[in-house]
Amino acid sequence: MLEDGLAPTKVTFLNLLDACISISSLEHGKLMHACISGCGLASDLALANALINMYGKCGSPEHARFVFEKMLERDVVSWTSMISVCAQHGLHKEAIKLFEEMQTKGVKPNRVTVLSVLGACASPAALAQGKLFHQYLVRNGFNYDSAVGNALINMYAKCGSLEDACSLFKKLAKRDVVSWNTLIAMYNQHGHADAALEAFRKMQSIGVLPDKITLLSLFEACASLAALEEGTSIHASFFDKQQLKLDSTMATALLNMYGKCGSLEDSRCIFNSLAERDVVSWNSMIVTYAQHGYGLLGLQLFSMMQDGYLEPDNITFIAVLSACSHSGLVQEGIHYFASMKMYHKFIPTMRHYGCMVDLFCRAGELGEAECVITNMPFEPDAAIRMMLLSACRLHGDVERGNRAALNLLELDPKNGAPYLVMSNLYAAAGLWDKVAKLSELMIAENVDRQSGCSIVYVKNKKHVFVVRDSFHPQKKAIYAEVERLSRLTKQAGYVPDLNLELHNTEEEQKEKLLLSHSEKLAIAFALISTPSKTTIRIIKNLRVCGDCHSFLKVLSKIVGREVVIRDASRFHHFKDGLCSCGDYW
DNA sequence: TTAGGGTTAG
Repeated sequence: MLEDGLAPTKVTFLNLLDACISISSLEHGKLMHACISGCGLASDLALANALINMYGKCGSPEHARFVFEKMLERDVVSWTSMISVCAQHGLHKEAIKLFEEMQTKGVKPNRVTVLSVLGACASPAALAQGKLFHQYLVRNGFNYDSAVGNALINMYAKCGSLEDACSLFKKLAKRDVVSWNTLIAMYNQHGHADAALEAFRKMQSIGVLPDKITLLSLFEACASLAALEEGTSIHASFFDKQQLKLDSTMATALLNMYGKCGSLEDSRCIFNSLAERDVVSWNSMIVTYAQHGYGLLGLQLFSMMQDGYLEPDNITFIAVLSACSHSGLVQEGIHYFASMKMYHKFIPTMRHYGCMVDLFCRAGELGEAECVITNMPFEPDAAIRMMLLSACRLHGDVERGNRAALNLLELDPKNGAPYLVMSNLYAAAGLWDKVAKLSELMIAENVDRQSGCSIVYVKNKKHVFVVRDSFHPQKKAIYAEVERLSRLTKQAGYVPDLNLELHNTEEEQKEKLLLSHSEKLAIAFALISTPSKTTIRIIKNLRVCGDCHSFLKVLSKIVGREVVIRDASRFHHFKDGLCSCGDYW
């Protein structure tokens, strides 16, 4: 256009700024800004507003502010755009300040303005401001607007005030699909995936049709519950029959759902069917391979992604490093961590260091793991310290374990997990007096204990088992099946690992306790309740126990079933006497 | 030209 001697107009620049936003390129945006000034169009109100918006969306609130400050005249769109930029970057105090300032300058806010302010207040730190703003909205009659009502619910949800969000939802005069989506997303974000699915059923029962965003949230809920049947059924009913288009975002949610529900095949099938893959879909597929123990396939995918000239982002490296750590690829992990810094110029985040700690912990290189923790440029969080402590337990390192546990208790004295792991570590080392002391301390400190449980779905109904479970209506048949399986597996070579039963009791008693672990009760129940040859899927809230792991390997062979366990950190596929983790976890 | 709900992570 320039070569042809045609001068760009205001409309040309508006379109070009849009293009900068869609490729999220701050550099191109700055270039456009320079051209606009060069053409003498810098004082145009619409262009200045569009520049503020572009800078906000391209990640530079400072440049947006600069343009805003330089403006000779500002309309309601200018103020709203600047407030919206603050909202996008978590600057809630600035957003409120701008909102007050615009009114002193005599500019009247409209519904878009108040929606932007509500967006800025949607974070836990902004709850107090949000509540005050809510009062302003009521005083000025904005709360009758249905979008404002929904944004208010979202604000309370994001601030962690679920009660306020729910009570507002109940009071809404008209609940549209966005209201329901806000509620469902809130349940997901706060770990209540069951409630999210329940809300969806209610929404359907009163005839509100789901849209694309509803479905994305539902797949997320099914993923976190590992509810394969429900997820598959939602997939089938909304995509095959109603022909909703499967774009990259939706496909990613689906491939993630199948992966988290233990079906690697379905996950890969969705990935293969994608016409266009973005970095998020590649990341998800690599993570799925990592979690299922196929680290090398994950790395292969990473190299294919680069062959296609797609730039990895920082999450790609988390995926790649976790592929290494789950498969014992220590040298590869060290290599990718270095190349990420050197060639890709990424500054590692706490999560990247977390992956490195995990890599060394799983490999039993506890000294290296501790070294990463000591030398990283962050104060290690509880999750990283817990990785080290769990690894000390796994490798019987009492001294280092003591250190890690003390650090953890400093961070959160009420957390029961470090006490339990230490207690197991002492028990495995035969230090029964220390086990007893710890137990007294736990009672005195009144710590929160998280007990282990295993979940299995039969005909879409959830069955939860705990160790020595006595609640299940079919408990008699389940314990009889466990006894039968114990005899069969022992004949086939399973040797109970009495070192993993951490009570100071007689051997025979220990074996009995081992047999009542929640994993074994869940598998026994699944075997007597499902058709032969079908795959059994179990979800465990903690990591799978070593004895249950060797039991399940033998069992998968003698009963001719594939058993998939999702534990707190990965998947185990048991088939024909082997596990996909190759006994490395 | 500004706007309410959503996908990947140790």
